[in-house]
Amino acid sequence: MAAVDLSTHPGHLARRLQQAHYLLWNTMVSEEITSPQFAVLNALVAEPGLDQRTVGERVGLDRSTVAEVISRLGRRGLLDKVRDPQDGRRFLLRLTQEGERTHRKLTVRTARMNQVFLGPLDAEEQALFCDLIRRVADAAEGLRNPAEPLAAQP
Amino acid sequence: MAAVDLSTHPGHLARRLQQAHYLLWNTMVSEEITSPQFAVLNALVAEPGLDQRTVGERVGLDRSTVAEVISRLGRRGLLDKVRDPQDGRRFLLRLTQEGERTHRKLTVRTARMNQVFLGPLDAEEQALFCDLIRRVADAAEGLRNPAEPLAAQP
DNA sequence: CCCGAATAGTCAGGGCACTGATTATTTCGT
DNA sequence: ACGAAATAATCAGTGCCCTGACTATTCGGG
Repeated sequence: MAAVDLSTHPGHLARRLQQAHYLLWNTMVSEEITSPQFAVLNALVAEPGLDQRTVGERVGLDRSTVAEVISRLGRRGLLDKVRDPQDGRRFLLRLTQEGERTHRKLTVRTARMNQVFLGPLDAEEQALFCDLIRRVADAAEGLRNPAEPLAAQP
Repeated sequence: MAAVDLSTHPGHLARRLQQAHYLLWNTMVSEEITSPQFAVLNALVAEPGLDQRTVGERVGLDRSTVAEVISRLGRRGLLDKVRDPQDGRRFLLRLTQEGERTHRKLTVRTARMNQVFLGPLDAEEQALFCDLIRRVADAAEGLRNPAEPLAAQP
């Protein structure tokens, strides 16, 4: 008789929130392209020619996951992967025409979905919602890389 | 040049939030028992003898996922599974002594972790954080089962 | 110049999450 | 009472997510 109320646990809420989002994405945006895949496309629209590691950094995916996502996008013909002639360890990534077209299409649908998703909140609450989540996520991520005491710029 | 700012996309934020939570759970609570597994233990502390489907309903896991989670907990000896003599389709679930002990131990650690996780927010913001997420998640989940217009009780 | 440290990517393995198909059992309607 | 619909659970298949071990390439100091 010592059960806790999970609805006060942020982790549990985070999981439920993501499930809810997954559901909405699937019905309103795409059944083929997932939200993480869209994030990768978006990163490459902003900065064509990034390598895998940096893409992962931009969208918050670790090296293993980003490799899988990129391989799927490559199989679908949405991006190209070529060795960096300057540094043989890297692959440089670039969207294909089809990839850019897909990104444009999904951008519109994603905006609509976000409105529905955040529909239960008024404008002020929506801003707060994003701000609070961002602060919590950033702080927890900060615990990962203790950020060396002094000097950071090369 | 039509990239969007993902930091304003609730779905992206939800994913990052969950990753942050995963990280903290792993370091502060347990490397063996995951957060969804704890949720199942917790549901069975509150209501011993539930069947799989109902456990899934309580903690927000679909039938397939709950089956996997329960099988892992069973392998670890944290719960027992017996056929319902009243209804041969069901399995009734009950924690073992070890399962109850594990739940008690993790409950303490989870509370500590939640404090760290929500640390960046003041008390008022923490309440708001939970409230906003719950409202968004509940609303999106409501879209799933349109809740038939009239009559519900058998 | 050459060896060792750092870095980019891959791979194996475990876990969560969903869908759609299948099986076993119960329940309801005629 | 019997067959059809509903329900509980399983299974196959896909995708995300992490860790730890491994490979290949580059870079830096002696």
